[in-house]
Amino acid sequence: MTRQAETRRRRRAPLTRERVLRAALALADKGGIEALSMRNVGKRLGVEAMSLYNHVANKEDLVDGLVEIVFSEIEVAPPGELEWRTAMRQRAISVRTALNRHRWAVGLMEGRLNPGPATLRNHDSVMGCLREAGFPFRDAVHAMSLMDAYIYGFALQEKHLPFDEPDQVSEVMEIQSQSVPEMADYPYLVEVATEMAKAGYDYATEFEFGLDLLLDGLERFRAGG
Amino acid sequence: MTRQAETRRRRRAPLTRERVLRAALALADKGGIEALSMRNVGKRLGVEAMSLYNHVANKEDLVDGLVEIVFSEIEVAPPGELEWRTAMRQRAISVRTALNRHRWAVGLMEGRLNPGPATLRNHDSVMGCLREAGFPFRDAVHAMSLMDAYIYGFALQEKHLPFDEPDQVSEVMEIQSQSVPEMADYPYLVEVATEMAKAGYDYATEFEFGLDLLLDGLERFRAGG
DNA sequence: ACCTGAACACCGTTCAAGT
DNA sequence: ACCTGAACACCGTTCAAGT
Repeated sequence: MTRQAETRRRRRAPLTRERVLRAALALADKGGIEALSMRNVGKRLGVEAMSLYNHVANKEDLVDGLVEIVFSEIEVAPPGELEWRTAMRQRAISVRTALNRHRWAVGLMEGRLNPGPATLRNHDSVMGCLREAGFPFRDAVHAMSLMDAYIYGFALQEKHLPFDEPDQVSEVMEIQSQSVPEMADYPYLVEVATEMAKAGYDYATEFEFGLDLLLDGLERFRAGG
Repeated sequence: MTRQAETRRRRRAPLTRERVLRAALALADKGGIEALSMRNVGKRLGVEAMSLYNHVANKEDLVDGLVEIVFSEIEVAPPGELEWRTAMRQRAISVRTALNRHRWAVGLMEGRLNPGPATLRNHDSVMGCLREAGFPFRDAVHAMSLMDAYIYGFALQEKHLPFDEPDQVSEVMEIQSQSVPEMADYPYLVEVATEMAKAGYDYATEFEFGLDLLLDGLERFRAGG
């Protein structure tokens, strides 16, 4: 290919699946899932929405591609390098981190009908880690199901709860209280609101509390420890 | 009011918030969240979509109302009646049951900006149960966060996983395998697929395994037990 | 007081027509 | 081979007009 040809191409890089996915990812990260429309992705690429269908089967396929990118960002320790507990702990934290970077993905990671290689590799290596650590098959399935339920469920709470920073808690609590005039009917929620406003709320700590409780509980099911 | 007036009214019952919510609930239960449009709700009531706005502020408000109904279906034991563990276990199972009845609600239960009384009462009584059972404040918060993360995360998996009945596992696995020609690269997933096809997969058992592990773990944080 | 027709600014997707 | 204009069947929501 001549340099001229390269230059011409770069003036307006040709559409590819890769470029479509990158534009869609940026859009979703910035504006959330409701900003992710075919028309908006097109706009971001200087192209009409219909052009995208040359590189992506439909919107479902586009989201599949995005989820695959998120899975590719999750770190999984190479087999045998770490103790199962450390490896699972690191992976769980890595999933949470990735889902904080891509909040739109919460609720979309599981049950994709067309999982890509990063998705499959991730699941395979979790299962492999547990099996190699001595979990009997059924218990390894239990462990994986339990950890993923917790991780994704926690991410769901974190996505929805209205404050990002610990010190925003008190404002939010006040607004909520105003919209609920009968707050006195819920004494334990009042306690939560006032205590939270005082001491704040740290998601990372909260997440790791539950995570460690799970890992402690799972250890008992491991054979040959 | 005369009997005539009553009859006239019943010929085409007047729109109320209640009737709008009931129609919306039936629609969502039947066709999922994507069937739940203002226009479809209107259609079901023999009315134009715009009429709904006389009884519901907007779609957000409508969904708030639906979530409130789901919370009202969740059973919570009266305070002091049961041991904390039994009460929390029953409530968790009741949440899962309600979310199976209303799959569209998974992912929408948490973080509503306008929680209704059933929602608040539910949260208050969970917190109350834990506090009265002797959990220190911070640990009660941990416990509630942990349990809800697990419950909602499990419901998310259950919603997305493609089979309802244990004996549908093998078909689904086969289809999945066909769409992934390099399945041999994922030996542990192959194990899962073949074992599942043989022995099936029961969600209720799976859910209760994790639930009991959580409750066991939490017991340690309770004072005065 | 409640319902509606028309309108606005959006969706995903198809398809024939252009280059 | 790739891009697009026009079109179709949808969205949520507003508002003036009807009863």
